[in-house]
Amino acid sequence: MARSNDAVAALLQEYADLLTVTGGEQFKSRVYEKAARAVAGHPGDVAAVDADGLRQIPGVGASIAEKIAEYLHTGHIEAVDTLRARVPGGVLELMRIPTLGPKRAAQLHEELGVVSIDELRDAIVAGKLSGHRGFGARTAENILHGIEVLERSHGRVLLSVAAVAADEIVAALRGVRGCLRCTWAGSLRRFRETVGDVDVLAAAADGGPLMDAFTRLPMVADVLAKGSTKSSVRLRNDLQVDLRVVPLASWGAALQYFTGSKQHNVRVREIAVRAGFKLSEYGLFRVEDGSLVASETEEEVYERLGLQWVPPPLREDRGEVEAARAGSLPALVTEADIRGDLHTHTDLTDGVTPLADMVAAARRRGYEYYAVTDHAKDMPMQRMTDDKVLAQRREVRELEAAGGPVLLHGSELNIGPDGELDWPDEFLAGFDLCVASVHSHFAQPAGDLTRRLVRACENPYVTILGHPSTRLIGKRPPLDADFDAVFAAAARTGTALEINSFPDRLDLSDELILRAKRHGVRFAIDTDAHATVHLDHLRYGIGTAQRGWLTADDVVNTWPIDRLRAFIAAKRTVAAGRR
DNA sequence: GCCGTTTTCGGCCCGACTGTTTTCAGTCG
Repeated sequence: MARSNDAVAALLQEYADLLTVTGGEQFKSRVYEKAARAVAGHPGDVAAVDADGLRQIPGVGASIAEKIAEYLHTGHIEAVDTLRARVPGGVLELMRIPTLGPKRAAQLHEELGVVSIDELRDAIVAGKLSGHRGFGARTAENILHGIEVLERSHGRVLLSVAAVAADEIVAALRGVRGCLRCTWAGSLRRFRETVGDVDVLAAAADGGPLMDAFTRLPMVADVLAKGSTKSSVRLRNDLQVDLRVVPLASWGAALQYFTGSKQHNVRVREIAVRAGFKLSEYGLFRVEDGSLVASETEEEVYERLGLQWVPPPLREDRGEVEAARAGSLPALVTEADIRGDLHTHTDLTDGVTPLADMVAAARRRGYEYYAVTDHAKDMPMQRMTDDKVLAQRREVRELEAAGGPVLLHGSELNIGPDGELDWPDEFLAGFDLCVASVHSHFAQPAGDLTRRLVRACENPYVTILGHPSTRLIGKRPPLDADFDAVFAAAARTGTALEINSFPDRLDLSDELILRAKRHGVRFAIDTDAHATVHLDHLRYGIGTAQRGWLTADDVVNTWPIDRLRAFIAAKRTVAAGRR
C-alpha cells in the first residue's frame, strides 16, 4: 500500500490554500503549509503511528495531529470540508496558473464570479477584467500566458506520479492467482519526464481474475472498459491506466510493442519487413509461412533482427537502432553505480530533516560518500550566516568521525544576476565542494543569462552547476541561455553539470544532456533532497541520464572518492592558476 | 496553529521584482 503521507500532505496543503483564499489568518495558513511539507517528508507512514507519534513530526501540534487522525479514521477532515463548501473547486484551480496567487484568485471569484480556468480565459478575452483594481493589460496578458503554459502540460502527469501509481498496481496484480508476470511498459518504462497514461502488461493463461482485481483496486475511480485481454480505468488522481493481458509465450513481443516509442517501433518493424519478417505484439513471424520466430523475450526479438537489446530509455529513434545494429549501444549508468549524493539539504535551511537523520539515511543506502549542501547566505529567506554554516561544518566532521559515509561539507550557492556568488573565494575554499544554481532573475536577456552561467562555471570553487536550465516541468520554461556556450564553458573549466532528480525538475533534461555530452562534459546525478524520502527520487534522475545516453564514467558521483576529490581539486588548481 | 538556551505569549522566512499604482499589493523563491 502507498503511504498515507502524500494524501495527508495534500489535504493539509489544500486547507492552507483554502485559508489564504478565504482571507484567513496568514500565519495559520503558513503553519499548515509547513506541516504538509513535514508530513510529506516524514520517513514513516503516518497511518502507522498514534497521536503522540504524529506530534513528534515538526510543525504538527495538537490541532493538526487531531485533524490527521480524523482523516485516518474517517477519510475526511471536517474543517476542510467546511471551507471547501465556501470556495468553489475551480477557484483553487486558478491558483495553479503561474503568476496568479490566492489574493487575485479570490478577487476574480468575488468580483467576476469566475470559478474555472476556462471562464477566466473567456473573461479576459471579452475584456471583462479591465477596470478591476489590480488587473491591467499586462497582468491579463501574463495570466493568459500562464494558462497556456498550464494547458501545454494538460493530460500528462509527472513521471513520479505515474511511477508511484504503477508500482502499487503492479505489486497488487502480481499477487493475483494465475498472474505469471506483470510490469509496466509505455512511456513510463522509457522514463519520459511526463506520462500521459500508464500501460501495465501482464502474462496469464486466463485474463479474467487479473481484470477483476484491476478494476476493483481501491484507487480506481472509473472503469472505462473491461474485457478479457484489455481493460482501462481512471484513477482517483485522474490518471488513466490500461492493463493488457497476454499469453506467456508472447511476453517479449508484447513488452517490446507496448513499451514503444512509436517511432522506435516503426524503425524496428521496418528492419523486420526487410528481413522477411512481420513483427507484432504477438511475436516475430516469418512472412513466407507465417511461422513464429521469436516472442518469449525482448532480447530474442531484437537478436533475431540482428540488434542488441535496446534499454527502454533509449527507444526514441535517436540513433539507438543504428547503434544496436552496430553493437555499439552504451553501457548506461544505473542506480547501482551511484556511490553518493552531491546535492542535499537539511533543516538548517529549507529541508525538513535534521543533518544526522539525513546522514543516517545515506548510510542505509550504502553510500560511500555524501555531500551536505544547504543554501548559502544570498537567499534571504534561508537566513544562512557564516557562523551557522561553520557550525554545521563542525557537526558534519563529528558525524563523519562516528563512522558511515565520507561526508563532504558543501553549499548550494546562489548565482546572482551578474554571475556573482554568495561568498568570496577565501571562504568558498573552506568547502569540500559547492553546487551553484540560479534561483531568481529568470527573465534576463539570453546574453546576460549565458554570461551569468559561464561566470559561475569559471569560479574555481564551483564543482557542480545545479539544475542548470532551472525549468519546472509544466510551470516554468528553461532559461533562455545559449546552453552550448554554457556546456563548452563547463567542459573547459571542469565543472560538472547536474542532473537534478526532483520529479518536477529533471534538469538537465534528456535533450540537454545529449547536447552537453557532445561537449565532453561530466555530470552529477543528485537528488536535491530536502527530506530522507527524497533520496529515493534518484531513480528518476538515473532514468533521465539513461535517456541522455550517459555511462557511469560520464557521472562523477559513480567515481570512487579519490577520483572525485581529484576532480574537485583539479578545477581549483587550474582555475586558480589562470586567475 | 506552532513553538521556546532570548519566550508558555508573542512572535512567526525576508527581499526583490512586477505591474499597478502615486505609495504599494501580490507573487515568487
